[in-house]
Amino acid sequence: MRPRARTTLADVARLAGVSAVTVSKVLNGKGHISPETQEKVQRAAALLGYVANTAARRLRGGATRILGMVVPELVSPYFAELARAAADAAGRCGYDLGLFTTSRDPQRERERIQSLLGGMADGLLLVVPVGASEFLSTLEQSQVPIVLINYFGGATHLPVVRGENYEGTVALLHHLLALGHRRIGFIGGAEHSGQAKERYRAYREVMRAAGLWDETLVQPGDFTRRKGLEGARALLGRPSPPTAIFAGSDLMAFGVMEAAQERGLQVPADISIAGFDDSPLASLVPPGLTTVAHPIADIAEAAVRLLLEAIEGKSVRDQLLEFPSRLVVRGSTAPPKTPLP
Amino acid sequence: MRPRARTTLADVARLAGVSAVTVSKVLNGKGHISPETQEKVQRAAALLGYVANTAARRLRGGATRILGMVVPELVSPYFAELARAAADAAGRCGYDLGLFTTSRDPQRERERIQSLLGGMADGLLLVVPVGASEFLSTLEQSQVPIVLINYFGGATHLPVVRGENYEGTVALLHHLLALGHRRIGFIGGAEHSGQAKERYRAYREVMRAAGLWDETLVQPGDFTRRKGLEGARALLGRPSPPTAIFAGSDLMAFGVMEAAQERGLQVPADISIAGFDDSPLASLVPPGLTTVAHPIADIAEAAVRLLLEAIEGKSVRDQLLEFPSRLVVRGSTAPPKTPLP
DNA sequence: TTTAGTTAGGTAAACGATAACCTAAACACA
DNA sequence: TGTGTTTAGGTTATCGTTTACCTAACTAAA
Repeated sequence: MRPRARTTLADVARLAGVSAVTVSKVLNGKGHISPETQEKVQRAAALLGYVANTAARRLRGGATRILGMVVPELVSPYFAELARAAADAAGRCGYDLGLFTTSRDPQRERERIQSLLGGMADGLLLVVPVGASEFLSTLEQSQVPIVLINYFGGATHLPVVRGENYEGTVALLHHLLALGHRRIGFIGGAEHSGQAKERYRAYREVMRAAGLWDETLVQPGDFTRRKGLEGARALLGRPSPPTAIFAGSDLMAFGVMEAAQERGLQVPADISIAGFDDSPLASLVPPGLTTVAHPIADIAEAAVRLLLEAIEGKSVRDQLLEFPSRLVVRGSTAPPKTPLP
Repeated sequence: MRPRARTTLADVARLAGVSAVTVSKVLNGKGHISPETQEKVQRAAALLGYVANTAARRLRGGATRILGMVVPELVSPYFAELARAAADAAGRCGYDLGLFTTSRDPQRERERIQSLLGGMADGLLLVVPVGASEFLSTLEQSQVPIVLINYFGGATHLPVVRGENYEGTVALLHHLLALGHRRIGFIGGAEHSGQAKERYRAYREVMRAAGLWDETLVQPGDFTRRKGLEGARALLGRPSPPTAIFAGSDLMAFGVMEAAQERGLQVPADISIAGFDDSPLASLVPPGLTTVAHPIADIAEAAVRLLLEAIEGKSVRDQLLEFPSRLVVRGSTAPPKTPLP
């Protein structure tokens, strides 16, 4: 005999001697059901270990109490923290968070999101790349509520929650300039990341304003340690290497530290290094990484709150919440060895 | 006018001038449909941007090509890596991975898993605590395929894929003993973790066999850096502190390093420190952490493979796959200062 | 020509939960 | 006593997809 199928409403109804609809009403607290019947039904449901079928509930248009979240990846501490914070916030409101990572293929990616859309989640938190604007107009028409996280791309009516990048970068660079640095190298972030673009924009403008702009001090990056290492090797191999390097993420900054070590450079005596994100490692790796703290918890919490509001039917159209970032100075930055010219 | 509802099979059918069933057949490559009709249907589906409704498909008993995965948390690099590897493996097989984190409340946890069960996933990868054995017998009866990851609890017929812990710990301790250490402190892992139990078991047996067992050298832990710090403070504050500390996870080992730093101890000159997991940080934090590498990629890949086999109908009952761990010696371990007595 | 098999596609039913509607009884009030 | 209102719970239909089954036409073999 094959394993019995999962308990359904009908099973509970049979055991309790009522109709399936009555069971549904009791379990959802709707309609008028006498206390005795409620009791009976509750008992039967507990006995059978009844749990509502998410697919059926969703199909009928009901809530699944699941929020979907799509992130590019999970290995970088940034997204791991973001996901954790969002899961916490959702949990506090009685929701579960289902996490999906972006697929490399954009076409496939869209199908996945569309599939998630009506699939099972009551709402979606999306960390999307900037290049998706025409896709976003499709999403805007969706009945499933959506909140974009850290979106810096083209105009959209979808609600956006993000952390600030520009001002944080400016503060960091002013810190380096105030220390006396004049040749400040930059290693960029991932190509399609709006945040990376913001950081680069700030770098360029600050350096231009200071009359220090030098395109050869800029290296491409992708937020990984490896790229930080490679970029730093290139920068440090120049005839007149920079006295400070600002990496677009902490992970890349750690790669820069490795490159410094390779060349026998002391941090911060021989070279100052700064990152972005304030990942948990930043305080751990000696001498402590100067970086910009991104308000991950605020972002996640606000995004969940906004999404729940949307699910409850409130209009969140065109809402934009931006949280400030904060300069965190640690041991990896100091005045350059050579005094100012 | 409110936003039009999502495109359904019926919409595509209307546009293509066929029945909904025919559309379904074309899109799933079943039944006998003429090339011309197929062409027509494909075109209509593409035009409308049709994507099947996951809930409906699942309800009907069809596949969603989604695997569910439940992990205790995401912030520790171990689970982040495990999830990434599983998502990769699933992706290569045309499946998506939906990730859920364990809720703190065990009762709620079970409901969640049950809910996921028939809810939407074609199969489930579960990282469960040891104390769940009676719950597992419920899961065994489920029609939805399940694979347990890193399970070391009571007997079950569910397939299990795990990394080896005992031998790896033995190898690590033999390494420390061979260096000349005699007082080796231990900081344990999370209470309900089967892996933590295995590591502790190995520690106890090796130390007993060497005639070095001393219960006061054991500190409780929970895999977090904070607990590593606290445990190490306690151990280093003893009249005769250990010359080496083995922490049940890399994260805790970093906490131990902090504690050493607090007391002005040099690693490895004054104290040897070892961890477990070989997290990405292990090679990064100077002087490099001696640790045991867990075969995360192998585990994830095998678990996904096994789950897909189960989904295809093969029997995986009672299967157990265990992958070996590997000692990784780095700079944090060296002979103790005081020569052997 | 008859029979059997194949091809193309349609119809009906089912998955499980729930919203909308309905019935019947009980109750209140004039 | 008659009329409206509330209460308790059942009936029906529906969400979108897929499986099982059916029909009709065409083809091939006997």
